Amino acid sequence: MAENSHHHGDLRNALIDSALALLTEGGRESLTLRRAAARAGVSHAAPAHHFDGLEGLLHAVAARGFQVFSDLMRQERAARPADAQNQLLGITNGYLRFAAEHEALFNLIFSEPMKNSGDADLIAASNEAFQILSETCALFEPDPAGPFVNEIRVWSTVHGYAILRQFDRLRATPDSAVVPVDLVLPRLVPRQRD
Amino acid sequence: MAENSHHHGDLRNALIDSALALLTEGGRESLTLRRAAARAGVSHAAPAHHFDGLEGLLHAVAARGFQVFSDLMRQERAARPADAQNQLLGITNGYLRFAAEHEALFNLIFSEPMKNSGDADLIAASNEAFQILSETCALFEPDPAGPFVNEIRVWSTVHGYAILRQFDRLRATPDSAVVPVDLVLPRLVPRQRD
DNA sequence: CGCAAATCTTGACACCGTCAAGTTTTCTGT
DNA sequence: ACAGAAAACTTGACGGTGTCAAGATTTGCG
Repeated sequence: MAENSHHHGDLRNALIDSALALLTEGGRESLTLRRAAARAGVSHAAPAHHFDGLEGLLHAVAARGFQVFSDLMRQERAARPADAQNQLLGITNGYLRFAAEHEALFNLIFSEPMKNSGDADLIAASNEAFQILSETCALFEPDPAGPFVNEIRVWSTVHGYAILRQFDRLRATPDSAVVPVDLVLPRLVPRQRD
Repeated sequence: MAENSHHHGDLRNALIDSALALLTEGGRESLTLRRAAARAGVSHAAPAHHFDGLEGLLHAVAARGFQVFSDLMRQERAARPADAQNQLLGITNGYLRFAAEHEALFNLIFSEPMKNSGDADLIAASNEAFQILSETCALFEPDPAGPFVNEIRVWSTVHGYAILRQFDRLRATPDSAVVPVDLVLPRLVPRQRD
């Protein structure tokens, strides 16, 4: 039995949980190796045995973040009718909910240190999220210019929209209404069912 | 004459220059108050008299960044024919050149600490850049859904495109070609000249 | 010319990530 | 079952960071 100081049990996941809590409460700048360790009830050097420094912890948190991201998109998609237009709207709604309700996490997973990470878990989680959007785009006729164009058009648009919303740039004047996503998304043609 | 240690002359701008150089050379994480001070040949506490801490310096650097941003968009726009389609392509090209050639600066101006900054210079520089895109969108017929919709569609798309490119997500497979912006941008109808 | 304000320096503090070395627990092989 | 290796965690130290307080120097103004 692990009664005393050594051998926590599942410290790795406990540290990720602590890090996620810190991120949610105080944003990226308040997420610190030492703070995550302290919150997990462990010494400041303990995380080094489970992550490759701070960056390693951030990668693990980001991988977890992508899972939340995927879950939200799937959840919103499942809650709508099966036609292409509604399914796509579900995906974008999940995308935007994640950006709004997990802002710090959203900013983290698309931040500088996540590029070319090499972290296998992070890459897998990232690919999974991207595939969800991709398979939903497959409900539409492929763009004449190529098979991958629909994905990129939708994805670019909704991602840019999320960022612009963070900067409150989605209205003409401070008192006007926010332009809804529906009006911004490209209009794709649903695939013919024969 | 300022021969000796006190009174640099124009330390504020010198610090911004140093900060920009550090940012270009080593990314955001290598931009430090103390390093910027050292590069400007000044003590570590000197910046406090010109900026409100590190965040204040970042705001000033971001304001400078938005000016470079605006210059690039205007430059690319001026180098093209006067028709709406080409002018817009110039803008987006300037946008994407800035994202590629000043990557760290691009990431900085759209990063967390820049939201609701309250810094007057930063807000002004930001508005200026946004107006350049806006006035170019005015060459097209306004979207039936509202006067501001074109701007947001173009802007969301090109911004998302820039981010996706940073993560190398603009191709279906590692060996396939990058999907060009032209195919991704919404197709607007040029305004009728009577 | 004198003095207040602005500018910069020096020094200190707490916090940070990381490394080295030591201690405790678990695992493994026989 | 038990010794020794490996893994997990602690303690302590180091240099670097942002920030504050206090002092020194320069500028500018009345």
